[in-house]
Amino acid sequence: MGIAERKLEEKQEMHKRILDGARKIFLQKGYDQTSMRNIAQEINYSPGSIYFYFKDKSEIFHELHKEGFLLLLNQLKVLQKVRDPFERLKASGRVFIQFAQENKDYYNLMFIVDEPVKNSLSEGFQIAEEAISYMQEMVSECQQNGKFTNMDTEYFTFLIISVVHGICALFCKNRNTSFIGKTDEELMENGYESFVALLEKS
Amino acid sequence: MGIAERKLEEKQEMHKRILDGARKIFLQKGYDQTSMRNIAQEINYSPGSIYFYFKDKSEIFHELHKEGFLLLLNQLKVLQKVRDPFERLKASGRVFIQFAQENKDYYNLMFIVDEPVKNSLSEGFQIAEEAISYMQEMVSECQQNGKFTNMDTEYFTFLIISVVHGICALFCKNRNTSFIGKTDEELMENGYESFVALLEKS
DNA sequence: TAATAATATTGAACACTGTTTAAAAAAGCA
DNA sequence: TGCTTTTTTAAACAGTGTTCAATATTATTA
Repeated sequence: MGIAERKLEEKQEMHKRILDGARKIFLQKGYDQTSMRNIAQEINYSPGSIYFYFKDKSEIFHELHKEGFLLLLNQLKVLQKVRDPFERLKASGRVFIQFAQENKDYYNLMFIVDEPVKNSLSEGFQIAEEAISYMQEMVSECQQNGKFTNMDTEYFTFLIISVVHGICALFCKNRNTSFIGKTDEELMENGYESFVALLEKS
Repeated sequence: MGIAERKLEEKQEMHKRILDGARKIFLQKGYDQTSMRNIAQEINYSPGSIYFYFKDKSEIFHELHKEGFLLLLNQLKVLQKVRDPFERLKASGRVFIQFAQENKDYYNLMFIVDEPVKNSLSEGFQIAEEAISYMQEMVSECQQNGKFTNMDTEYFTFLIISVVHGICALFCKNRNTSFIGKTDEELMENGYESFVALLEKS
């Protein structure tokens, strides 16, 4: 069955080739400014043929969306070795912010662009839910260690996510230019440390 | 000169009529799904004629963008009577969140959609900058009253804006469905109160 | 090897988009 | 009334996502 195998490989190669071209354009121009004809041109292909490998434009987007989540989760994974849950929690925020800084376009694709993410059953959302439970578990552990007692676990988790996302979302939309004299990175990192200071006093 | 006057009025009326139609579609479908032909059809007009009153689609968007800011600032204005800066600060966040809840589409247009807001000199940004200085002033007052001493004013202001925006942005993108058993409103309000609790302990 | 069947690719077509523009209509003025 | 300015329109242009019949390529079978 050598040929069937090769066929499959060729199909996967084409799949990857399209995805590579799409990634380049998507991360360069964003969702709307990326067209099927653009992608096709990038890899010297015909626009119609892409539909042989992907249902539609949104399916390509989804694969990149998922790619971004895997990248982020991979970077968070190294924090598993941090024993103290509060230290791990604080570090998670820093890693998250760093991810947004280094992967602005992915971050946009993952958390801000909403074109085709409407179906809540998509894989991206599943991963997102897992991430949230992970966060909630971490907060819960902190509470068992005597931190954030008198706080509702769920609401407090939501707050932490909001803080970090808020910091990153403003950055990704270039909305922090109004703070003059400070770079985006300074704002984000020190803004987050202000929050950490609040947590530490709690 | 009665006719010139009437002419001007007629022009303003047409301007308003287009804007009304555009508002309906924009807030219904968002930026990308709104087309000039859609707007024209809504008010029984020809697509091309819109360009007699607006430079392009983005200019229509900008007027609505500004509209949203004026609406928000109007709601914040009632808090001027609150003397204590810390109380005013806390209430501002609540008003902001409430605005996002009640005007989800405006919020999207104002803070999330980024199509034509690229030029930082737009009126929307000017208003945004004013809002930020206003916030910073409030934080500064709090510090003079002995709150948030040992915090950098600018970074701390950035944090507060991030918190509130983060809460609202997640809501506007329907990203909080992952917290089951709690309504969006509960999450937002109680999440914010968790933050207030942190502030109060500081 | 030749004929047939399955797979992969293409370019044209469809209905849509924002925007421009020449022509036509309407209104104001002499 | 004729003339000019303002307003409106439909058609056109170049772009979009997507579909599809025709074609080319490859694999299987006789």
